[in-house]
Amino acid sequence: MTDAKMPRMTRIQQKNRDLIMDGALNVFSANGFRGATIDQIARSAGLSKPNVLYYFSSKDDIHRTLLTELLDMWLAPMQQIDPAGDPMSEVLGYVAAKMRMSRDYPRESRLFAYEILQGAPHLTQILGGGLREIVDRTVAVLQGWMDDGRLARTDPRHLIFSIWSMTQHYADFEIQVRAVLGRGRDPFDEGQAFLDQMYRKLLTP
Amino acid sequence: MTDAKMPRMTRIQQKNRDLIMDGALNVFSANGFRGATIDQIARSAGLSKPNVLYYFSSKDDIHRTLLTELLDMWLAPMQQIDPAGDPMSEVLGYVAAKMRMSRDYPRESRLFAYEILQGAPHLTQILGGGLREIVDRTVAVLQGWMDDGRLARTDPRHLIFSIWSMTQHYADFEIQVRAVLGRGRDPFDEGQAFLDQMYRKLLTP
DNA sequence: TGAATTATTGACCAAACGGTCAGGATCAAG
DNA sequence: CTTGATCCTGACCGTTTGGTCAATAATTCA
Repeated sequence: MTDAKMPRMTRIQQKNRDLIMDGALNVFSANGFRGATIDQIARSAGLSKPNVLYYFSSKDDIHRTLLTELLDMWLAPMQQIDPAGDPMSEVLGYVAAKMRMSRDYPRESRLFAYEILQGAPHLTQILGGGLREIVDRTVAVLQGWMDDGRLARTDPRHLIFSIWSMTQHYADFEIQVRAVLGRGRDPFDEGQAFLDQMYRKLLTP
Repeated sequence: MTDAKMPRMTRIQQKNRDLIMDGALNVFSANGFRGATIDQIARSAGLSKPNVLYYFSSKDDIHRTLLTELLDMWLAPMQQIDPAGDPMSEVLGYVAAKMRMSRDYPRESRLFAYEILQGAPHLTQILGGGLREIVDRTVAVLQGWMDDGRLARTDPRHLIFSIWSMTQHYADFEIQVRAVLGRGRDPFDEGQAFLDQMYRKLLTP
């Protein structure tokens, strides 16, 4: 149950694949796909370039594998919204979770930002398929809460867009945020407080 | 007053520089700096590569010139907030203006998005200098309105971040937005309505 | 231990790319 | 028309980059 493919992957494979994924995350999230080189990834992973290509068949392969491996983790917070919970707590909890992800996993946020900006050449199936279903399920929950009068009415899909854009903004555009705020301030703490106030006002029936 | 440098720029120079800037905007906004090639820019402009390099000394030069030429236009809406106007109308007008920019100038939005994601290597001076002053001026206006009880209290800087992130989200991540919404819907119209409602609730004293 | 499998690397290749340059075409002005 | 300045291009160069490969090292397991 923990790992069905254990016999198919040696310890060395496991370790080096992990190293490569981490190095690739460093480089891709900092430079985008075209701006990243296999050499940089190899260096960041502490391996040689041919050795990296021993584990992955191409730069494209590394990128695609990285995206698919991280996608579930990236979408997890939305799936943890509990239809049986208190509406306001659930939404604010989701916002807080996304904000924590921006603070703790900015590399992942930028990785996906680059990919979507680019036109999502490696995510088209997921965009049109899985993602939409996940969103639709959450939309149904939100709509139910609004129909029951437990949340103020608003467009659930655009509500989700607003949460995505504002929370990820603090990771993707962190440089700009810090430049505007100046030193000695914590963008994430302040942003969290702002978003809490904002969504409370918007969603209180 | 209209153009002090007219004798310094022939008609051919004027026309070709414009063509190159437009081609560069196409290519940079679609692929980012590293993903763009001078050949692509030349093709998009309808010129040969050496001819492009006759007008600009390097790819970097093209990029830097493009950014500086567009920056003023990009920041203009914020500077048009009228301190003497009605607070709510001014803020909602700014939001609507930013939303119109996302719809009408998505290339510019993506160009800046790439640049900030990258760490703003060509905009560091502007980020630390001009931008901060412009924001500070707007913050002072907003703060004054809040102090006068004409707007509900909230952090003005994070309010600005929220406007930037949500409006630009519809341009930068348009593919994702359309994938989630499905066909036959207008993301910009709907987004505009959502933001109007949201900021009205947030800012009504 | 020894054979077989797995892991690693230096050297190399072809394509793509940023940029140069000598020379020719075009244009403006007298 | 002539002349000088501006404009344009094919051919070329050095570097970077994605990817290959033959040879070697390390590991596994009977």
